[in-house]
Amino acid sequence: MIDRQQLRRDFEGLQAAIARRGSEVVAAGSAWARLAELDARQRELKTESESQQAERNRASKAIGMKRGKGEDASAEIAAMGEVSKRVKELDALSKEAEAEFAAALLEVPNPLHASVPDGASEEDNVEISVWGTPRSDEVPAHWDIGTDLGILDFEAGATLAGSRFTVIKGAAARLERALMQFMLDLHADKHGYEEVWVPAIANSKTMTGTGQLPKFADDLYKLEGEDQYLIPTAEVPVTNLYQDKILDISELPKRHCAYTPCFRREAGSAGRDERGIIRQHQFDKVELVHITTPERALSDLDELVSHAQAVLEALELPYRTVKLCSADVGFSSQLTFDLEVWLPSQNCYREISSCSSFGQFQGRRAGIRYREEGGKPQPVATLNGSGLAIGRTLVAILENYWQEDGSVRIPAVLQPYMGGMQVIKAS
RNA sequence: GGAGAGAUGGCUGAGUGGCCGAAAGCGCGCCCCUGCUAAGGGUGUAUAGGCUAAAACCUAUCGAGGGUUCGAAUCCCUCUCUCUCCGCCA
Repeated sequence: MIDRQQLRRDFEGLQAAIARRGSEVVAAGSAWARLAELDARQRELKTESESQQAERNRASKAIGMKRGKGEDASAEIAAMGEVSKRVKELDALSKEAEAEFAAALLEVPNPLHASVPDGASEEDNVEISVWGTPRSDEVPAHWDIGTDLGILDFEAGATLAGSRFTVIKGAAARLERALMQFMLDLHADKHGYEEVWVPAIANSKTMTGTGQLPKFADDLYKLEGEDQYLIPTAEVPVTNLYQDKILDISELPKRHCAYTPCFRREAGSAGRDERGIIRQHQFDKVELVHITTPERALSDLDELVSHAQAVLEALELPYRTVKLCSADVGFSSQLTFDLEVWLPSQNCYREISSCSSFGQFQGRRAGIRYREEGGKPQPVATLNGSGLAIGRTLVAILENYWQEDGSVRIPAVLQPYMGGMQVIKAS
């Protein structure tokens, strides 16, 4: 969420940064367009309400003192009835205005960082670097490789749950587990992250803290009759570990890695990636989360990206790094780099990690603050990135390590996690 | 699921209707004294908002939301969470 003081100080500047996402974001009637007026109205009502409350407090105190001395205060008490009534009315109005403003504020996206390139769609994302050499021979799609090897069972997934669910079997199931362990070990042991294990369910406050709510409720699975949702990413519970906390600056930066399952309704993506396991309602992911200071946000983002890249490099999977353009940066993010892995069957790079800096946007929403020596608390900066999405990593391995005889080699770094297995062959 | 207890500032913990934003202690900051190995004295120390050049000041916050009252940390209702016991359960 944006800074309320800044809203008053630099309305034009903020508007320009937000409008880069698309003119509809600041169009007439949008939350942004209503914000300044709601802010002014709220303060006006609040000021009026507060002056009445001050009046009431003064009079009450006087009554108390008279009573204390044993004097009669019935005249003052009678006069107070009217004031109290007004206080209640004004307070109700003020609270209503406050709620309206707060609701609008939550709908406004993060202003983009100046370095985000302009663009109209993901086509305009900018390639930053390329690593590895993509194989150029004909490779079957991972769903065929997996089916032939008997390690991916799409029918079983559909039977058990529905479309976009898959049963992973045998060596692939173990590979899923191996990837999880390998990634966590890498980040915890080599990159200095503290591993956490968190709930895969979060309440609405937590979902609001990182920006999934209120705008993107349609993308989430909600538990019936509960104020709870299945998490779409570990970002939600891990970042919110510190919600409403004031951290000492000496505790920053905090860096956590976490494995969680992720659940997404994929509303609006009907028809996209229907086949295979690239776009599932449930998938596994190892996530990296940084809680840091605003000054460090951008340099920390570079580090975070390098940590995600390290996974792909260790697995020897060709990939490229792109900087998302203004049209593609997510609601809560100010700046995002995607890592895209090479999928030979599709002859293109596909997203496997998304690393973002949120600036103080989430820190403000979630009430995560830090205090400098002698200073006032201020919102932390948050970052996160996939390190990596495990299902898609599995896809990348199946395709990039596929061999003419239909078997799939196991990347060297994973073999210890696979009980020494080197190749997945049809049984 | 049943029964009971509880939720107060960074922490511990007082406070059952009015000079209580809240005693005391701990911790921490600053100052002083002292100097012989760790102690004494003083003082300050919540968050948010409003108004300010800045203060002063004003308002709110004692788990959350409602209510009673001239006035609520304190009384009433609802909810959430924590703890203990019982039941059930991986």
